[in-house]
Amino acid sequence: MSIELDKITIKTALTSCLGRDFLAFEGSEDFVADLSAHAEEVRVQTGDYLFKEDDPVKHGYISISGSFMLERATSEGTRHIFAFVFTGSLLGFSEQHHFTFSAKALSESAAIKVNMTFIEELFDKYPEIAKRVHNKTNKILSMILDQLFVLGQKTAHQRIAIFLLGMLKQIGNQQNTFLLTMARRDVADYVGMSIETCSRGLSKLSKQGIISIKDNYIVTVLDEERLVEFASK
Amino acid sequence: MSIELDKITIKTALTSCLGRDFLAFEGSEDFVADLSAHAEEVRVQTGDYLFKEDDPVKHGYISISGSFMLERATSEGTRHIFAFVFTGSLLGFSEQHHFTFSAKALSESAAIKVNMTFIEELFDKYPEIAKRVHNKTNKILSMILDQLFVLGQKTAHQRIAIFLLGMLKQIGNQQNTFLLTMARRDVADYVGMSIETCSRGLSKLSKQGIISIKDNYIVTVLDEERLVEFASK
DNA sequence: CGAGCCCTTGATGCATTTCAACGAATGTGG
DNA sequence: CCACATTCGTTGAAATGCATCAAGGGCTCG
Repeated sequence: MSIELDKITIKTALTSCLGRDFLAFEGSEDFVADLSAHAEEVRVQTGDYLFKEDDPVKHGYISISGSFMLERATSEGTRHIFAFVFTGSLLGFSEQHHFTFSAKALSESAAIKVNMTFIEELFDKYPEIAKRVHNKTNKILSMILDQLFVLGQKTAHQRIAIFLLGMLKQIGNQQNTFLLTMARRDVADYVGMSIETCSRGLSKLSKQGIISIKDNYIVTVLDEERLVEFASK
Repeated sequence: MSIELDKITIKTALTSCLGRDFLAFEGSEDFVADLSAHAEEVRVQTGDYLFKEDDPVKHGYISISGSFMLERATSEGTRHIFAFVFTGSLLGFSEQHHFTFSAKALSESAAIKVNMTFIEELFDKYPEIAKRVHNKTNKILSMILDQLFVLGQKTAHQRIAIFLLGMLKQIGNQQNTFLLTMARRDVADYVGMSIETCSRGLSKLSKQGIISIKDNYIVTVLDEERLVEFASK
């Protein structure tokens, strides 16, 4: 059971979790050695689960490639999607006994898997790491607050526009085209509306020339300014 | 600048944040002395703010009495309420530069106020405390996820029922009557609907004999089972 | 007593869900 | 290689739910 810390995907993920200089604090070499010896890389096929709701939390995970969606089932058989996560997100690092949501792979994905009791040991041994993970947790909390805010907004079109702006932000400033890795149904369950309303919202944005959609999943934002405007009314 | 750790309100709040035995770990006496020397008790009148959105984060807060609501303004002049917090919640403990929401007192309230740089020092000096705060953060995260889930639900009645069940859970298993400290408008902004819809929802539950409301703010849950049912359809 | 605030209730119009139909893309078995 | 079934996205029409507008009652405070 070990991982290769030289892999670029793993380095990128850890940098995102622990900060750019996570290899440079005092004692970091020991930490790296410890981690690579005790962590394990798991691969998940499209549509399969990294873990499921109500599973006991035996491991923490760090996503290193592909993408996952975090979902919770409702009592009526529908579901809600909390988040789409990409590289470098922490999953299950809380001290809860059971997961309160599932992580489903949207594409062929991979994650690092670390035993929870070992994580505790790492935190005790390397307070610097505990601190950085704590920071990351706070960032995640802040992202979830933003999403909470979005869902509090009343109109559906607004929420779709904000969703698209979020995707844009995630890929960085350079590009304005991105691939939606998730199905319409997933987007709808994320922003809290029916598939049809979601589809209509996207169509409307298309017709107005604010975005263009190719092959159902390739979205180009043509007029970000108007999209922002659309998001706030 | 100091607080009296003997005060029952403060003890209760700290117990909620740091765990029942926070006075019993190794070095805890020093920690308690440090904290009480550097913390400050602040009182906030009903309707006043403990801190406001966009304020620089100079201090962290722990609520010790009364209740606060955490709100964020929207671009259209409306607002969204993230949470109602009672005793023992951490506020502003993240490493963000500015608050992304305001904390408004719903009743005469109080909080402990600690300088952020001093908090950092405390964390470095007492890893055990850092760990416990981290745990508490994870719990808060989990609560926010639950709220996210609620807002993802489509019907208004559902959300109101879930809100009431949340209030019930908060006061413990013993009672089935509680005082709503917040106005209808606040509840509405919390569950994401208009005041009128909120009012109608409560009326409907009343008429069906599932709850009863006295003097507008005193709610008694008469039939929890049917309330749960109501919440899931 | 009157002013102001909050909650409730009714009426109306709009937004969204639901039901239904269709085309495109994909996969299956003959 | 071709019917056929299946899945997914889109669009239309109808029904429903919610926001908005408007009015009235209860309460508090001056």
